[in-house]
Amino acid sequence: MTKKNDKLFYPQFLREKLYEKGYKLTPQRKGILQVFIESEQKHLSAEDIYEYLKNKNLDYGLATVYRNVELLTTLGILSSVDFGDGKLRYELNSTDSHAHHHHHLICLKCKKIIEFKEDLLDDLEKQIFFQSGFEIVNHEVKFLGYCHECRKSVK
Amino acid sequence: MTKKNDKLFYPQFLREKLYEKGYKLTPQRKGILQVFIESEQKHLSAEDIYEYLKNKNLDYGLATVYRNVELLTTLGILSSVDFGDGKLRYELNSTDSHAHHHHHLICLKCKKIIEFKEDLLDDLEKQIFFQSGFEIVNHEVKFLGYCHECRKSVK
DNA sequence: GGGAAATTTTTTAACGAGTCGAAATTTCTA
DNA sequence: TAGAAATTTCGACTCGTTAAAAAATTTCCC
Repeated sequence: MTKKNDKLFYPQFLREKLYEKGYKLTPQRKGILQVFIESEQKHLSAEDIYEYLKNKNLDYGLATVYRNVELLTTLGILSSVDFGDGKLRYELNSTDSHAHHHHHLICLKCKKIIEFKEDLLDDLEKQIFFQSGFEIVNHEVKFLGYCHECRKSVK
Repeated sequence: MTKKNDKLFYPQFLREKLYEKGYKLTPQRKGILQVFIESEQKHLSAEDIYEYLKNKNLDYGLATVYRNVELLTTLGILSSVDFGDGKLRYELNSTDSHAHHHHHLICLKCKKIIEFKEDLLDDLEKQIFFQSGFEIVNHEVKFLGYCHECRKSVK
């Protein structure tokens, strides 16, 4: 599914996902989802979203943003990511259910985030289950280091 | 190196590591390290350490604990771990420089933490470097799921 | 379309983890 | 043992996030 189609698809996806669980569709919820569709940035904190909406003259309460990013996360529309800088960020999930997991390379110098795909951990997860009975439902991998540009500039 | 030896070794290790970088040895710093040696728990928050010391009638300031766990982490004596519950925890590093990395299985039901060793990611890190020039200096892996006991009790 | 019922938003206040600054104290070195 | 430098103390403070109560919306159903 292309990015263009996703943009058209998300709003109706939102309505369905909400109704499915008895939640209501509000302008605030639409607005928050819209931010992810429009924004250049992929990883947005609650504050980022709040500010972005404010710039569009949509003055919703910060608490509303917090409450709803959490809800959208439980509905599987967003994912939360923690880059360890003291605030949670959120990213839009692909509507493609076969999408690969992806993780983040975090540059310690310029703080740039690079994404990379992987499903290398699947085998390991199976192995852990058979050995210990621990059933893994999610994993989180962060790599910390220095990106290509910062490595060059240090030398 | 055995656990017993480690216990004897850490205090002098602390002194050396501190002096090496021009820091001083204080009772507070010794006390904090001692908590890790004595405590049943491996993963301690600053508050945990503060309370533990208080119970031994060592009433150090909380700010002091915060400042020093950070310092001990930069010296490589402790490592910080983030289980996503809003507070950082710390664990004592092995003095054996050949110790394997380990990561954590976090049970979503009983919140138990299980450790497991791995060096599976080494190859992947090399691969990333050759492909993208990103030089990884550290990585963090968390697996979220349900432990053996909780899986049984749900059924 | 209108009105009841339930959810949601708003607003303000509060929380908890972590940090800061200045004064007092301690540690190390000579 | 004195004096310089590092450290601790203590309280106030920041910042991300959440709670509670009252007001406003949304949906459902006729």
